[in-house]
Amino acid sequence: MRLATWNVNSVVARLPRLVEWIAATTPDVLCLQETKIADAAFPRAEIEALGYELALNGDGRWNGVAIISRVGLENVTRSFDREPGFPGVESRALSATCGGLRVWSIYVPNGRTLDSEHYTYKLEWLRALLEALRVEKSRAFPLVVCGDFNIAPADDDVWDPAAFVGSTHVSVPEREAFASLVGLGLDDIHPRAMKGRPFTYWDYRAGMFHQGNGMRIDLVLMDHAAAARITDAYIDREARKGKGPSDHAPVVIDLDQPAR
DNA sequence: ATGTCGTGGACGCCACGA
Repeated sequence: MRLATWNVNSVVARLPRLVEWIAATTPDVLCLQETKIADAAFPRAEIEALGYELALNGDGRWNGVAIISRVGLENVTRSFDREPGFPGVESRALSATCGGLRVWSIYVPNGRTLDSEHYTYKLEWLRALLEALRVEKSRAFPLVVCGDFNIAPADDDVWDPAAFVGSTHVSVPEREAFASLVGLGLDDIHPRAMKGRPFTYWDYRAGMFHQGNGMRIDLVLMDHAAAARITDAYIDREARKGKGPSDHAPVVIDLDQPAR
């Protein structure tokens, strides 16, 4: 079974590359973030033509998450219990049962700056997520949480820790919130890099990708039992290259678990 | 690092978010 997650930074802008990537990579389940489109406008037909079912949680210009699956898509849940909003609940979380796994696609608030109300919102959102996942962890299917966490869990997850002093994504409260998620009994899967360091995001500006100045913020958390069945995990940096890429690369996880 | 993208308004650039 092949599972993947990708912040596409607009599903419309990325559609040609997304379709090409799905056809070439053939994930069984793919979590998407920053689709930036209302559900009614989502390019469903292009994805269905590749043999996938879709679950969507998008409300327009910002945010937006999706799960596409060719191994079943059941018990779809948008948002989660007591999800905070800004001020209203945004399109940042979606879960479904696919091929015997309980799969979440999440887009954690960015936080902007440490003194921003968006940072407070980010921490509150992560606290609520922890409680929702605590419940979800106790259910029947192995849990997999995929998405853009907007957190670099360790200093190794940014190209230069000194450049991040005083920034979001690396602060102690954010890292503690992430550690609490792992503390539920999940593994932070570390995919291999195809080249260079195992980053998943490189800013469009200033030639950051070319210089290797990236971050590992697109993460996969997985039940120990499921993680034990991983045969390969990699970051597809090829998808960050060329014309019209997202600023994030997909993370791909292969499991020997048969879809059921 | 602040160098680029994405969106949508009412455009033909700007504001905003990342």
